[in-house]
Amino acid sequence: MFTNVLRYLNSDQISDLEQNKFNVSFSQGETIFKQGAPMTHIIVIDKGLLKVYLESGLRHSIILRLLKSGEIAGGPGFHTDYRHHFSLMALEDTELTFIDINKFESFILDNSIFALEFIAYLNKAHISFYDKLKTIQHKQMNGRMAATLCYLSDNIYKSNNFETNLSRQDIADMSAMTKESAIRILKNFKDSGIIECENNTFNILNKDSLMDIFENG
Amino acid sequence: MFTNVLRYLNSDQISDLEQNKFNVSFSQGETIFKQGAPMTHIIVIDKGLLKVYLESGLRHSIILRLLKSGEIAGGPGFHTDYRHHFSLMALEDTELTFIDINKFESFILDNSIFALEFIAYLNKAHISFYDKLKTIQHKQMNGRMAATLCYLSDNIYKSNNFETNLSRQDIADMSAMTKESAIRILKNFKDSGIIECENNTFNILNKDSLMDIFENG
DNA sequence: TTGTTTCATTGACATTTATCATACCTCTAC
DNA sequence: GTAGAGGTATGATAAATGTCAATGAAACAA
Repeated sequence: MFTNVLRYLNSDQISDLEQNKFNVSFSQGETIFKQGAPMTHIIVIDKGLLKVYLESGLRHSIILRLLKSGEIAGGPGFHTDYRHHFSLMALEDTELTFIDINKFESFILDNSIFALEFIAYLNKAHISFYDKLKTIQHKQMNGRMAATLCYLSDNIYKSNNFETNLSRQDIADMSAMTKESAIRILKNFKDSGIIECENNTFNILNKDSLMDIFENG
Repeated sequence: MFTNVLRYLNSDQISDLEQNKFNVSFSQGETIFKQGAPMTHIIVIDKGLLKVYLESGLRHSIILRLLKSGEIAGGPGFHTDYRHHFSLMALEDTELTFIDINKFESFILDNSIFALEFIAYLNKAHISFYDKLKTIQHKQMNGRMAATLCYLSDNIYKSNNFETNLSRQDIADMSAMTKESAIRILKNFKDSGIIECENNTFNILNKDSLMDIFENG
């Protein structure tokens, strides 16, 4: 039934969850929660695509990752300060399941297999963040943009040809640069024949070359 | 007895741990484990100071944090790929307790309070990590160096006047810049009367000013 | 002693990246 | 239609930061 860590819940817990969860729809562009707000629920993505991003000051935000159907939006506020440490916004029309955080906590206390697997889920996210940190700090703009395009094609859209609701600003925020720089680099990739991009449609023509740019510069 | 998350173990588990743990000493500069190596133990720092750092390619490394007495070095390889995702090196002569990873996993499976508190421990690390990402991406060099000096004085040495084994390269790796830039900025801070620094001795003369540079500069 | 190594320092310079200004679309509202 | 808003695109310029080279200082071995 569940494709995520919730599949480790036992049958009692699943029926408990069925009775207590509730579902909410969001339209493209709507904010699910804001960084700093109290954390009252764990969220499961049933349908759609969302961006997880850090806000700091008046400047740009940092897009940490995208969440798609089947994934969970918890957050490090769980059992610490019970606040959200990132903001969550729908990139497409989205359907979500909200699980009360006390309920979620009781699942962990009553089911140690689930607890262990939830730890593994957190650790996997942590591994990705280490990779992101390495990319941001050690790669230049071309490499960072290549990383973003590979992430989108490999992890999100699972195709070399995809249409996206991400704006140029979003793509810049994923790649740790300004939108002007992002636009320039996309144009370079286009002129080099590595990608085609027209408005919101991207087509990766030469994935090997893109991978090479990601690896080596 | 324990000042960290291990205090949530029950008495049976603590006596089990006492019989199965083992202690190892490391000298300054010695590596405890390397990124990529198999993860066989969880490590508790009994005494000393260590640096947790990411290695990527031939270039600089990234120092994620320092670990001091009472803290735990787990890592996101736990219950995922059982590999280390960062390297760990002693900055001072250090005494460590090694806990077998299977034993640690059984503690989680047998004690859900411990599991929940371990999740909280991971989440707190995750929150710091978000802060680090924001600092690296949105602050310029002065701000990043101020952050490092505040971290050292507030979290590690708990004094405005401290002696450290960190090299200039280490301080640069904590601040996401080259060692030349780190040296230049330290000199600027020195010339501005914000700090004194002579070899390995640092004295923060104007903490308010340093905080201001961290916030706004 | 001398040579060697490692780290710290400094300056000149090059590169990377952001900022600013402007123009051009494509919507939508009126 | 037309004006405004928001996103996209492009060029000129400035700022931030890294690279390279050279020197000095301290530690240490032969």
